[in-house]
Amino acid sequence: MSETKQRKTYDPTDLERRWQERWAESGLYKTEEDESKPKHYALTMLPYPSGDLHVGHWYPMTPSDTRARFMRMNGYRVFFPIGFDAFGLPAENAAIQRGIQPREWTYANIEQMRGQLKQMGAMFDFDSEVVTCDPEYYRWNQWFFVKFFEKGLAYRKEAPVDWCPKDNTTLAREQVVGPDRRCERCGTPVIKKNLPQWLFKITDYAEELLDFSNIDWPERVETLQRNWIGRSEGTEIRFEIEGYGPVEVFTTRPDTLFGATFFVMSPEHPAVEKITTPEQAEEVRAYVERAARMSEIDRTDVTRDKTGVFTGAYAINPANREEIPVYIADYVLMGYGTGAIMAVPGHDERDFEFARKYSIQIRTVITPPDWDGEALEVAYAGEGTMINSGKFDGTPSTEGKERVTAWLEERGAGKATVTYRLHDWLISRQRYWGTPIPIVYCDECGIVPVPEEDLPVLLPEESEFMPTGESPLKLDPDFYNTECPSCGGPATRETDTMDTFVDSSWYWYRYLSPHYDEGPFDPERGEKWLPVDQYTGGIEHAILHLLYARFFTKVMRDLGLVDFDEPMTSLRNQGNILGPDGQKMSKSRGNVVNPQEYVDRFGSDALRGFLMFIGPWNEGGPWDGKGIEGVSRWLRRALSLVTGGDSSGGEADPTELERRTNRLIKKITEDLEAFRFNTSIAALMEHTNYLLAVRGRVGDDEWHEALRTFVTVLSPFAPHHAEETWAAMGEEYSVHEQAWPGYEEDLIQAQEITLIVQVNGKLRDRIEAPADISEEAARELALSSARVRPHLEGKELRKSIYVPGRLVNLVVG
RNA sequence: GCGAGAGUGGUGGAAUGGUAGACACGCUAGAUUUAGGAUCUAGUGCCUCACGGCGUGCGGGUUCAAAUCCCGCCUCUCGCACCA
Repeated sequence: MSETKQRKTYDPTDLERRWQERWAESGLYKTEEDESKPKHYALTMLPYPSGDLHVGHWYPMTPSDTRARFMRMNGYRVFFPIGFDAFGLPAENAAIQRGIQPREWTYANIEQMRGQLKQMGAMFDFDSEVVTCDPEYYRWNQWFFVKFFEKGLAYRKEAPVDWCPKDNTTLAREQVVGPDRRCERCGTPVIKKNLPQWLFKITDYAEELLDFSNIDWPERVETLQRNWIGRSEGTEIRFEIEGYGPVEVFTTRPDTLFGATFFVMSPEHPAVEKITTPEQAEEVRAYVERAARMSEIDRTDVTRDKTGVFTGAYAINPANREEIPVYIADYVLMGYGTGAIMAVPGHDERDFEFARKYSIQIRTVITPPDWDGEALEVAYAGEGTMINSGKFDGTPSTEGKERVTAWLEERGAGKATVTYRLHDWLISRQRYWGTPIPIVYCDECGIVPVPEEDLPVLLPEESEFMPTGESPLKLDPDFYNTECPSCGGPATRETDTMDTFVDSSWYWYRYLSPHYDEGPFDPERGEKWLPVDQYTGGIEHAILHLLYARFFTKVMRDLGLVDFDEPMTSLRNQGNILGPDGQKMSKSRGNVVNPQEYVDRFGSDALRGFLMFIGPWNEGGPWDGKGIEGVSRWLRRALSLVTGGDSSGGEADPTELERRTNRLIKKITEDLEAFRFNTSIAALMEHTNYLLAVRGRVGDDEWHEALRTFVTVLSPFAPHHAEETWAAMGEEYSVHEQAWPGYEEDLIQAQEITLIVQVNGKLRDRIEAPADISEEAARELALSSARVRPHLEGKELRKSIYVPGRLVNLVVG
């Protein structure tokens, strides 16, 4: 076939459509259930049905597909499902704009995206698809809620919550981002509001969530989660406040207790009002009000001057019975520790600054190295020897921590304790488009969970969903008014819905049996497939979704639903695919790349290949529309290995063909094991170039065998083009049912090598030599090189270094 | 401020102690074509006519040999941030 004809007949979209139809007809990607094979549950994060699939979906999903295909070819039965994370704010916002129901918008998008997902040519098992806004799915969100409630893991509390004034909803702490505390979704500064809220008691699992020893997750994710959980070991110390009672503080430095010269409470501390003396009341009230009004931006500005107000009260330092003044100051946060601190200005920077400003005594109780005995000019937060600390004088501060704590424990004035930064997970949302919380409020019976057999509590089909700050469901009397499941009397329903992160905390269990109605998943299916072997998705979910996912699995274990501790054995994150300008893709920047136009022009294999080729997968990078053309050219050339003409020249070396084929298998195998897609594609391109150069110059059998192997290892990357080439070779359908080829290390070794000759470490010559050349022979060869000799002139050969099969370095001087 | 990651041609990147720049994009020249933003061939780190020299953010060190290891610094990205 001539190049001209080949060019004209190349139509990647037609080629790909043909094979997608054939795959669907033949059920090629139906999940393998043969239990004689080892299982591999490959999971990619499920998309939100925002309308169209964008490159931000292709980037994580198609390499994950390549990896899943690789595992399948390696003899695993692979489960690779997909679904839609379909509840949430964007549906409401879009619905408000268009005047339609969120449900309508969502399902239309799902329909659209399902078709686009199929265009990827991935081996997704669409039979297990899950849509989280289906009652069939969210019924089990509610079931979990009830189970959590029964176990005391779901509780209701009046609490100041982070509130987004634009989206009119509560946010989880994790959804508030940045130093100026903005809404993760819309960027609006968040405010505080008091509401009764439902929370999940994730803090019960804080300690266990710190243990990553049995999972292979990126260190970065572990670190993020560890920092988020924020475990801190210290001592809780009880200070008596005169005329009030005991108030506890938390400190990691009990060894500095004798240096506590004042005491600070957060302005929100419940004791503040009661301890304030009448003389100070006015000033204190003004400060508390100012703190409450102050925006979070100002409140958390680290560079701001410390401010505070004396309450008139005094606390007794339990170590030395000293009376110390009690202040309130906004640098002490109600949300961490006990909301009160013992202030040790000598050894804490913040306390130092405060003490300087309000002329409070600064006492040195830990000696800095080479201390001259003079008053400290800056706080010394390091370790040293305890002084001015009564019977502990002379004790190293490192030992002092334990000894002071033990001493306090003996006297009932304190105890060793652990504090976490992690807070319970606030799941209530005052929105329509989410899972209704299955709780009924009865005047007689109080808080009553909806019985299991009455689930699901259906989200009303047609509702007023405009955000008013109130839960929209409160405006729907048919929903709101109900009877108490316990006494049958009139009652009202909880009208808040759940955070959508609840939906995504267990969805991979539902994939196993999406229509099972006796539990969240069929335990038999679980036995066969759980846990997830390989999870892939964005690093941005490091602390939200991935922490909740682990939490849910641990609760499920304690409910007896599963017998393992971690949901996903291995996790890999891809980086972000950026716009052509190197900025994050966003509609407002106008740099969003629509994959459809590239699929239409170059086909899905080219887009897949380009996204894998662009750079290391875990790093992401900017989109380059030109770059995809190179990948498209390569695919066309790969196809022409079968359909094109021969290259010119004499006989090619068949051993070289074998050697390079084995080397390719090894390279791709190792790269795919390690998620290095970019270097795989480079190796495939290089090999294609080589094959084109020797086509028609080796024996037919050898050529055919080499081509078979090439197409086989190509198939996970470019499934359509590999299938087309395979068919053109006259091979039996389908290349995707081939076993992954093995390789022989011996065959990779070349007979001839290029011996590198260096003089004093500088490259001077390259000489062809047998691979097994001896050190002596290699040295002789090097010394006799015409390019090397001038560099040896008049110098003495001190020694020579020989790296077998690689190089000789002559050291002269 | 703390923590993590990164810095290599015009561009994306490759090489984790042993030939720096694989593989691509782009560019240059040529071939083919009515034409092309198609395809093919050759070239392409910088300086130099050449011999050769220089070259992986900067400065030092270890080594026969450093992009790679060590020390100090600079820059960028991300995360956390008054966490007691």
